[in-house]
Amino acid sequence: MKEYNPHEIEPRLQGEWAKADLFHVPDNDDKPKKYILEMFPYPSGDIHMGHVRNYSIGDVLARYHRMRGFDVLHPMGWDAFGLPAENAAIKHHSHPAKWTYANIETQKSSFKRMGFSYDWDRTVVACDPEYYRWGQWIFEQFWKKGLVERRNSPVNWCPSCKTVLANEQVIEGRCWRCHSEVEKRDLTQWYFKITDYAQELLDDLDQLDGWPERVKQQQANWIGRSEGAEVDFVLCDADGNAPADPTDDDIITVFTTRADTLFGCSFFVLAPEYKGLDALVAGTAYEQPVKDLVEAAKKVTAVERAQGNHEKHGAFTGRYVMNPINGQKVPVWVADYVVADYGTGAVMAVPCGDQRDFEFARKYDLPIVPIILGEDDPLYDTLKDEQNRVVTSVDWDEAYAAEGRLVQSGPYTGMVGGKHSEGEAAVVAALEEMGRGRRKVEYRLRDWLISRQRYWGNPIPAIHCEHCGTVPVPEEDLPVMLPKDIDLAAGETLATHEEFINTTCPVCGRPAKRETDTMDTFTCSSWYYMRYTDPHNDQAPFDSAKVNSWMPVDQYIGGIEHAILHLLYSRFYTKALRDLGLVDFDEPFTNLLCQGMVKDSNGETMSKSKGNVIAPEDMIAEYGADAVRTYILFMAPPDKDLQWDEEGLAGIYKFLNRVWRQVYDLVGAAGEDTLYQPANKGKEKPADAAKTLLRERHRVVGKVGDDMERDNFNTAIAAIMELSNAAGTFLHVTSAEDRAANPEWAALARDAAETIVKLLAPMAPHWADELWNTVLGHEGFLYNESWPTFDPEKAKADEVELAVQVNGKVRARITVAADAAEDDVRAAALEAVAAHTEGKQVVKAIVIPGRLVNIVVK
RNA sequence: GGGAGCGUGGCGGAAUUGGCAGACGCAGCGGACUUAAAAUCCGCCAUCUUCGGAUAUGUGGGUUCGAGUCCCACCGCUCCUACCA
Repeated sequence: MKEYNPHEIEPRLQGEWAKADLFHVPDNDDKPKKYILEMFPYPSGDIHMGHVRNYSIGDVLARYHRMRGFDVLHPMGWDAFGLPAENAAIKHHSHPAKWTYANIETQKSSFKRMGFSYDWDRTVVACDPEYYRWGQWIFEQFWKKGLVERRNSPVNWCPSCKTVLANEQVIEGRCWRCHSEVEKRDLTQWYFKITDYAQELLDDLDQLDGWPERVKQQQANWIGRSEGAEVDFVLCDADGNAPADPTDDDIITVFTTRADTLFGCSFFVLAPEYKGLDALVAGTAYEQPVKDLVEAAKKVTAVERAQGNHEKHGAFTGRYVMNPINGQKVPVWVADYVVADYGTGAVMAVPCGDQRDFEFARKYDLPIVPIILGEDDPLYDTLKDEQNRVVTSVDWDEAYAAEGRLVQSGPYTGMVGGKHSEGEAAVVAALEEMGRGRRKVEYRLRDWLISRQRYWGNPIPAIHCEHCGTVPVPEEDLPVMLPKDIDLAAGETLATHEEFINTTCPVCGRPAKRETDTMDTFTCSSWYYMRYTDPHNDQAPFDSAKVNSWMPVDQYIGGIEHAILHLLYSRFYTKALRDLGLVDFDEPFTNLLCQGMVKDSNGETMSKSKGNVIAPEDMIAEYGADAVRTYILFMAPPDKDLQWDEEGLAGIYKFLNRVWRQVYDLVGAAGEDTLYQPANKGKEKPADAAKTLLRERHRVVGKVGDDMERDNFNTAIAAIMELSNAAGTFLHVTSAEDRAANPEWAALARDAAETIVKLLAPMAPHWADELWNTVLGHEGFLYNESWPTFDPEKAKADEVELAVQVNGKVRARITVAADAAEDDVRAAALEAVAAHTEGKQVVKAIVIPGRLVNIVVK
């Protein structure tokens, strides 16, 4: 018998697979397709355990579906643009490309060492001009379609990364990458109008049955659809006189979901960044205090705001507006708790019903008019029929935000108030009638800010011409190449690179300047999965027929950290490309699996600073890639966090070893090395063990198939262990001679061996191929073999043990034929528990076939 | 503040539509083999027990013949998100 030696067989088989070009994927033909995709990695060094888990899951699915008879597309590439490469280049006085490509080579060899079945001919590297050329081309198609805008507005600026960030990249006020506090700046930047797709991105979440609920929920929350109304307030003087025929300049509009509370509006608040604020206070005594407030507000960081209990600050503008619903004059304040880029940047303040307004009113001694009350409120009886404003202060500690009855609210008094309430509908209808309001849907989703002030990214293909404005680079001139001669360590950037900047205008031919911003790296990852279907196309990003035949991705696997960012952007790209007529599907990823993290044995995240990182290469060196793959799938369900336990890994290594030897025994090739001396003491009869093995062989094939379809790799492996245990028992109670002499047993044993090897092939492919060739005597690789079939009839036991319960407590066990009639089972059960039912009345006996009988007595 | 999820032996976890809780594995304990150890093989392994049983899936209720699973309340933990009007 040959010893199991992963260190010898794994590299050898990897070589054989490569030589045979085993994982080459031609364009798919008439066979059904499966597109199995793992999120491509950022080449930041060698791979870590998180990668091993992610890609082991994908590889098992790819190999399984391949054996199941699908044409499987299983590609790999690199998300190769990004800031870490620039930082490394600065540190080492080198070029980002050097660091990036070196890391790609390292990771690629690690992937090969893991035995992953990628078609390396389809590799997509985001920083290759052959790829980013088409990223620029898509940008220009979006531009033509009106999905690109360049505008000046307040943006998030990361002082450490020295670039702007998209909204999605600011987490609790900090940069998603370096965790520095983000600042607000007014800058002219490039945007993708993802908000044009807000409603569809929300609606189509319903189609994504194969996505985790929490991911869909997070996206829905991020899109943040809110139904309400816009209400126009007209500027008026201190006596409450408003122009009879106000112009747009006289009107300030607010968005509200609670128009029902309009009678409780006792002041009005503008965001510090509100456009037109300067004009309102210019030349008045209020100008300086307002300016001071605006300056102070700029210093409040988003992180402080995120703490939640940040104290509100405001200043009176000296101006008033008229409440359209009751003609009352309301003072206009400016305050730092109103955000400029949601709604209109102005809010009507109703302190009795909104906690923020409440706190502000308390601080600045503004009226709190109770206009919505719970029926158990002490004020309710006094005010329930009061249409006029008679009470303008309350002794509450907080605002009343729940549903209630409207009071002091003119004709609406007595109506139910709340979100989407009767009162809200009535007030909006009245506003519409008077032309001072209209229904409005707001989204929290902002347009995607895609420009970055960094070198190592895809250049935005635009040219700024004094005469023609900002124009696209002609398609035939794409790609705009990143200049290679740049010294980042010396502080050079694209904006200082004269040779790059200076060009001619493609429209008028006069000297012009190139755009020096690059695109957000998330633009690269928004369509790479489409490029895999046609990676070498130099006429288009991809051929529509090819992309439509493989897409959408059947199973996408990656980290939950992309629940919003990458997955939302990819959905947007897909819809935009569809509307450009380039693809014919609506959603990119049919099924999504978010794998859990790999933690250390104490449940801590692995990190270099903690010094608790388990390096995949060390584990492979000790136990081999097959054991690492199988272990990482066995120890936890794929979507749960996994605590690394090296003893568990050693256990899987022993399991592979044990089954390795078992296969030799099952086919009668073990000879003197057999582990299974007959040991009949207290054992099953050989014939029973054979029967059990046959049943397990069929049951387990069915179970493993079901488990694979549901991503339950851990229970699939457990089931294979059960089959191996049944084979072990059979080997123990029979001798090699018995098995050789009995053709039925010999066939059973060989079938069991081949079945186990095939079932484990997706997890432990080198181990399986080696046994398949050398012990089982087959040519070729299991990647090309078909998955074992099973007979459900043979998976059934002919006798079953049932628990007999009396009033829900197990009192006896009976063994009956699997196909026994219900009446016979009931009779046998009653007899078995006669002692417990004596003297009592049997009310009924519930028979659950194959499970139990419950006898209810009084 | 808003949203989502999770609580099962010493540990990781299993229980597919409500049907024998603890599959499978790790650790531990005992045995075989060995001069010995490792490896390997076999067996035991929720808790208490007067050996009849009793108690057990975070806590307390409820629905049901039957609840880890469904409903309500509470406790604890994790993740996401946030002055979004």
